[in-house]
Amino acid sequence: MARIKDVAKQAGVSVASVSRVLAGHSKVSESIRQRVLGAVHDLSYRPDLAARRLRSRQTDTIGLIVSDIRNPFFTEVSRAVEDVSYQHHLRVILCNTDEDVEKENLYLDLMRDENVSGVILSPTLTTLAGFRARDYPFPMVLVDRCDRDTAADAVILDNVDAGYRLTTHLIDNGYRRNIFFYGTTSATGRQRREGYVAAMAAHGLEAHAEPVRSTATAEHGRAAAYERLRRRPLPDALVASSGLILLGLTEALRESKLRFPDAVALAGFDDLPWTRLVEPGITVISQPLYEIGRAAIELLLQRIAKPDQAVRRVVLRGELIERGSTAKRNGSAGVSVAA
Amino acid sequence: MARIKDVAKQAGVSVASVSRVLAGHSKVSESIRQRVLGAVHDLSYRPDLAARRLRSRQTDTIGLIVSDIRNPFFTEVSRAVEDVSYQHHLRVILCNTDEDVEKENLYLDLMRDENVSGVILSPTLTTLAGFRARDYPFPMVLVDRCDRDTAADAVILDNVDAGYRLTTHLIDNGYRRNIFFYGTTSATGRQRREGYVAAMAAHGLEAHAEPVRSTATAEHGRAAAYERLRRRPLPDALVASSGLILLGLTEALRESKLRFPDAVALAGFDDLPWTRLVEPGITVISQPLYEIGRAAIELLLQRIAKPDQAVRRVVLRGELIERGSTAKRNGSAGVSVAA
DNA sequence: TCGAAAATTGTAATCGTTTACATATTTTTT
DNA sequence: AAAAAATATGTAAACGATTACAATTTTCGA
Repeated sequence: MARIKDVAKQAGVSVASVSRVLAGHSKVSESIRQRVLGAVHDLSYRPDLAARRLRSRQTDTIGLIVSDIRNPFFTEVSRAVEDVSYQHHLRVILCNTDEDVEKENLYLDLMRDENVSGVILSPTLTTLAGFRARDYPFPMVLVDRCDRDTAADAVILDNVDAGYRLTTHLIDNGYRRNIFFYGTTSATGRQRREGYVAAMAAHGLEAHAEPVRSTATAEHGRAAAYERLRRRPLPDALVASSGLILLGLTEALRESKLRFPDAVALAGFDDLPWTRLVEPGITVISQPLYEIGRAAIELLLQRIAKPDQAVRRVVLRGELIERGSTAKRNGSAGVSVAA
Repeated sequence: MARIKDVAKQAGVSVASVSRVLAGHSKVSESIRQRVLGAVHDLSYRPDLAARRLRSRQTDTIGLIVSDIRNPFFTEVSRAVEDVSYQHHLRVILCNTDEDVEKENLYLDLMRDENVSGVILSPTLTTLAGFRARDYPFPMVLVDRCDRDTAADAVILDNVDAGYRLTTHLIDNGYRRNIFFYGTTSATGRQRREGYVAAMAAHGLEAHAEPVRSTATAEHGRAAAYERLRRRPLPDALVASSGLILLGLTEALRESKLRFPDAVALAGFDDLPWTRLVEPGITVISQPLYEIGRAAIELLLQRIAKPDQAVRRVVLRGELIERGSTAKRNGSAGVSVAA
């Protein structure tokens, strides 16, 4: 393995010159540049990153900490993060927390130990409470989850608005007894529920929000919905606060032999491929997933460049995609379909 | 920030002793151990990873190089890899190649520069040709893609067998004019096609395999299928060589207003949640995705421990999950439904 | 043409660990 | 009880870059 001193010797210059040529930021005469580049090529020299990092205190590495990469939301976000990171010659360390605060803290400690350039975090509820990016020794951007008063750069959906619009759409189409299944492990579910509650109240309807313990798996959503669907009267509509819960609700309806929208309507979040394929299509709020990830990494890059600039927030608006699962009821509004 | 020398001073011992206590492998008297641990705690000392790596030449980092993390196959595999890595105190660097050999090479170079402990790679066709793990300066395990004569540890499905069984199932159920849509960008699609061709031949049927350029997106599968579905006579069944292509085929059928299995049957790979939900359910070969990822990282850990042991291969068997999309035809076998 | 300022290049210190080796201590063997 | 072996601890030399500073050369104004 060639070292910088070998390159220097081969090129007949000092190691400092080699370093300067490779760094590219300071002035070096063209003749030295050529000789160094030649030597680098001849010896197939590649700088040792560990040494470089020790001395320069820079790692060109970012951490991506999410609850579960299998959640389609994070899958897409992570892809965007990796894309932009690649373009900027940054490596991405992937971390799954499973909504476990301890695991999350271990990973945040790791980020400090790794001396990463920055972190993109989707925090647990516990960590989000009183969260201040300043408390950490590295730049950090939140994604998907963030409260109004959180002191950190963040990229989120306008969740309250989205919940409100989705619910209003249901009410407008004649569904009144709507049940909202929301994940309790993240701020997102709660905010969307808030919008749901507001929309129901605005129409003088009683809100029924069902907490779903884990957002990480569709199974909990399925179980909760299945339980509810055994009781009578049946609700008019089931609403999910996330793509995974929506999957669970869909499974529960299937399992209960209930067709939507005839027996019970269905709506939720995230325009995943299958929501279009399941007949007659499921109405959803579509989030610009890739955009969210891209905005997050770009916010992070800006924060890295200017550590002291004011906190910024990107709030994106979800798009309501109407499909058959919430088709307009032909009966008069307010009439329940239940036996 | 406390350094190891600060800890040494505080504990009244040498830096070597501090290092030894923290490393834990060599003998240290209990009294020194206690004092060091106390000092470490008092100063909240955390060792500098860059320095440690420079000196020890170990990074405790692995690289995961896949074509696209959004491909559900890799999503699940990566989750398993991350899980096991976490348990072994290893970090995971995530890399997407988009089947681009240049990008793949850049990432493989990066792995060398990072001096990673090992790499899990899902190689492009180009890289797989004549691939030898020995040619790389780090341990490496292949996943999903591997030829019979590839000189590398690998975890794969028995693709030929899976293609054969899936096709045989169709034939047994009365579908004879079966078209196989396979991804050309990976070895996997070709191997599954091989099984398909063999099964067709075994029943004296003519094989019709349609190459789909990119496996990374369902869109290509949709386009290819849509094109075919406009021609007459219609095929008896459409078969996809991957989960993403299957998604595309399903969309094409929907778009063409063709119901399965009545108009055209449908089958493919990967038991993804939606294959169960799309009525009347899609027949698939299920791969043990998480298991594949776990086997890969475990093979890698073993390879890291014993760099010179013989090449090993884990070949898993896919499970045929029969659903409505390939329901037995009631007419006599061989009769086409086409006009 | 000379001297000061600017630009280029080299020397050597430095980043914070691990670890080979030397030294001091304890234990075992005879 | 002395010699030998084993064990514990410390000292200092790596690891391989970057970069402050010194030294040298070039540029340029008067």
